[in-house]
Amino acid sequence: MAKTYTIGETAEMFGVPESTLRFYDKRGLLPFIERDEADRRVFTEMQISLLKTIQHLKNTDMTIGQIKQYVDWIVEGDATIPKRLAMLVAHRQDIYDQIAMREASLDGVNFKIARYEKYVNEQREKEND
Amino acid sequence: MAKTYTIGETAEMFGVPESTLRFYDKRGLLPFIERDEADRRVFTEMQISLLKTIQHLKNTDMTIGQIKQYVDWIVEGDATIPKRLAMLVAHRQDIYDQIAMREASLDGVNFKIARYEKYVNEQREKEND
DNA sequence: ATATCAGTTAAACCTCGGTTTAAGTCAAAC
DNA sequence: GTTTGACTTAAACCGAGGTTTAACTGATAT
Repeated sequence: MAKTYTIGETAEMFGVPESTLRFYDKRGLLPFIERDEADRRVFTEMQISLLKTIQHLKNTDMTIGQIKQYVDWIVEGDATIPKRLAMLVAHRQDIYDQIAMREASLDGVNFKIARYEKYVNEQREKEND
Repeated sequence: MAKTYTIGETAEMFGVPESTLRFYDKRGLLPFIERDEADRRVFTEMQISLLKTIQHLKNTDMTIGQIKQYVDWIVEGDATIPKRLAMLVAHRQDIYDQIAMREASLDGVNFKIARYEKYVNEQREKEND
């Protein structure tokens, strides 16, 4: 018997409200999810693993729509592996771009910080006259 | 006479629609902006420079509301420099966190890519039997 | 047996960050 | 003098990504 999780346990595990998991399910991000006798969602390792992937994709600004495409391809089976591979390779480039943009903007912010620090230090010196 | 720019020129310069610049103005992100005789916005180096800062902050997911706070402090004068400095230092940490999260998720994506590449290569080998 | 707790649904609601629309003004070109 | 082009406004609209609400079900504890 593989371990399973309730929606509450899963939500806590991922640090999201249960409503978010229900929203993802409604949007088709959690295929193959089963229900118990009382119609409650049963999260298996498969869902947990998929949710981890979904979090990586979300953390890197992939839209729900694109994630759904990826999940739909998983549902279609191994024949879509080349498509999934191409999607992830393209997305990896997006991630590189996101990081590069942030590093560039970080430089701009650091420049401002340096100017403000200089000003603050000069004011402090004047006071200590 | 310092060079000035129309909203159209400024929009093109920053690669955004004019409506975005009007929207920023309405939200208070462009203080000190003047108008010509025909009530058209006149963008000076001051606005251009502020827009560059705004772009850095937006590129690193600072909200319009926070950016407005920063701009309001600029309007208030040099007395708010310590507050601005503190805000930017806190924001710099946010940027570090954003980059770190993306690098972690990049690892996850790369792991998936490696698995898919392995699969694709194995399938290719089978075909070449 | 009844209260509590964890789950269920559909639908309404919300915020954010713009974008679009409609109607108008003004300067320059023809 | 009228058309064209670039600008102006207020207000309506939009898509993304959830969140909240209301009403309900079913299992467990007292």
